[in-house]
Amino acid sequence: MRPPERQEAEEERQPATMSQIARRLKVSESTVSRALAGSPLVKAETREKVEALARELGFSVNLNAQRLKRRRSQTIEVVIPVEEYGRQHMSDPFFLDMIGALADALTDAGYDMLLSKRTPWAVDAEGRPRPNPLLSGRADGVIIIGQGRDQSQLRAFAAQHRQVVVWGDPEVAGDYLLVGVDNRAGGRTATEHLLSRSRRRLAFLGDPKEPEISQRCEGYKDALRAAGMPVEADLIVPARFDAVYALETITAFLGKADPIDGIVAATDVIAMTAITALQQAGLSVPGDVAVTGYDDIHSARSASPPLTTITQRIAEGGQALVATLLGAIEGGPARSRVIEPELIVRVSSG
Amino acid sequence: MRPPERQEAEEERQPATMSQIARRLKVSESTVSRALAGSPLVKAETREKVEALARELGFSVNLNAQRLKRRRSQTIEVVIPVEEYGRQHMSDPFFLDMIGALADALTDAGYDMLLSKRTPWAVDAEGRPRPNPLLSGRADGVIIIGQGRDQSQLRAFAAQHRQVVVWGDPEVAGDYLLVGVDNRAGGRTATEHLLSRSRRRLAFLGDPKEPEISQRCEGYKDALRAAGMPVEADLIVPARFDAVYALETITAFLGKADPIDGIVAATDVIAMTAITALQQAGLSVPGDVAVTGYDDIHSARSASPPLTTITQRIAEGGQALVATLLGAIEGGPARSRVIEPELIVRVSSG
DNA sequence: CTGAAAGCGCTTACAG
DNA sequence: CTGAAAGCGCTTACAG
Repeated sequence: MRPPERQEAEEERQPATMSQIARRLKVSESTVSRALAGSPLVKAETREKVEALARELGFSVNLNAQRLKRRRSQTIEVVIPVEEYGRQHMSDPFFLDMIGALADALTDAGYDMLLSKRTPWAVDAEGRPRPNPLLSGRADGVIIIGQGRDQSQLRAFAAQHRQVVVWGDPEVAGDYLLVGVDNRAGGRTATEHLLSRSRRRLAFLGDPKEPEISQRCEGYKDALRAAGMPVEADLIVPARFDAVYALETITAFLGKADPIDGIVAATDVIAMTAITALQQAGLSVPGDVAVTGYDDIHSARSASPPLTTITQRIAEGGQALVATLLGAIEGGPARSRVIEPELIVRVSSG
Repeated sequence: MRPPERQEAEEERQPATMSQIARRLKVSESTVSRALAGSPLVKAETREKVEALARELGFSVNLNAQRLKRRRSQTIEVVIPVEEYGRQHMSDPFFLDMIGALADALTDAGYDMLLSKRTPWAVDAEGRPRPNPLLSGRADGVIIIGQGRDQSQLRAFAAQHRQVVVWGDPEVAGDYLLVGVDNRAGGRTATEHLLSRSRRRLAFLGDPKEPEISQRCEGYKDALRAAGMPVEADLIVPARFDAVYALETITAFLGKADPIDGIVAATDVIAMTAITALQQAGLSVPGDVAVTGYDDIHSARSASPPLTTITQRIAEGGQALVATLLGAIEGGPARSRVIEPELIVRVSSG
């Protein structure tokens, strides 16, 4: 048998606790707790002694105890339900921009960010639901990116909990807090822009099964109708989010369809993929075909050619999601928020 | 004054607890706890009664209490220290691919994933350190993506804690667990590939201040020297990670330098940006200039032209990071792991 | 300004 | 197979 000292050294080192600090300083745990929390109740001299020893011992407050007692996790769960998105494998840079914006906003507000690819109502392999993030104290609120194809579960979940905010389309929304852009207006704006550049035969690339894409597609149809032009079903191509798959679809479409001179793409990634397909087919952008994207992801401006797009103001959207959610958590009158889409004209549209 | 019922309805609804279930079923809390944990100790009939009532009440176990008691958070903190990366604003899709891979691996292993842009040793606005994720029970382990320019703090932190794994370069690594590719070999492979395609004047694009990039650049030099060719300092261009900034740098370089016929880019994003700059300058890829990237991000294969690149096997890397970390947490003999880089030949290199 | 006490909601060794 | 008891590490109303 080894000597106990050796054994202890091999064990997990136990972190220091408030009670240890209290004992060594001959004060109560209450005082240590108050001192470390910066309570004005404790004498400056006492606080300094406590802080000094805490630093010396490398003390970190036990967050699980603190959260249990305070009934607050100071954590927000951000859900990117990729299963819902036609298995796009989360590859769209839109998500990265959104994650970055949310991380910044949450950090500034003093919250930790939990990232999940599963919805709170998802069941695990054995068909059991995961612990509800809100009821289990895992998170104080949930941000869900995207409404998904089937909204019934989202609606049911949001009906149970006030601390839920969704990024999605205002028109499609149910009775839950939502931040998002008017996708129909954005789709219409993009289409009108191409029409104003004298493009006459416009395809829409994007899968209308997704609610947000569907709205963008409605905007495309609105603009065509307003211009007195026909809406041709053949020109609506259900390209997937994922560039690798979209490329096949678009290439096939270009081979089959009568020549087009404009493309309204449902996302920037689809737009860039379409440009690749066009160039491979020997067509120039914007010479032969003008292209608009949607999202204004970070790389849109350094694309080749730089992409005309509808900005979703992702940074602003992330801030609004956090502000709305924190409002709901504080119990205040949290309000949904519609962000206006805006056309950013670059080179790809001529 | 309102009647108390109304008041209660306005209050936050308190989640059900094990003690409530126990009381209603006239069993002990211990039994409820065991039943819900699926302990073989409890009689099937009892377990079913408990499970039924738990379901009826919408019971979710209080994770803060559970974690406090078990001294396990079942959570891993993933750190993407963007401040370190020359302020690249986390815009490189490499991060999204890595985040996705880590999320999958952690979910499969039953862990939650906390995402942070701040290192564990970062201080807040007031200069106070955040609670240490490991000592505070916030996380059972930390995964840090990238070694950063200044490794001293990383080394100090890792020296204090076994439950830390870093994604980075094996050559540069200190005494900590690491998963990463041999960047020098990768840089050399890419360069040799262009030389084998009869390219003779090759530029390297990427900022060697970053340790991983520096190694890729060493590989570039190795290959040139091995081919008996000169290493020209002017052909090493410290392009930033961020495409928007990189574009300026690269365009300026193309305007100044003697003609080149090949580019070894330090990342896929830099490669795609270089292609944009080349095309804007009226040069064709790969006709006039052959280009290789690095990372094999998701969009490399649908780029225009599809990008020849060095794959980092990001999905495999994410799994290895998680496997290594969980090994360290279990206390087993966790081992660092080197992933072999591999050349993926597509169109951009001719 | 400080302390004693209660309690947040679990888990688990111990006893039966 | 079940229960009583202790305790994880905090916070905070209450009393002084």
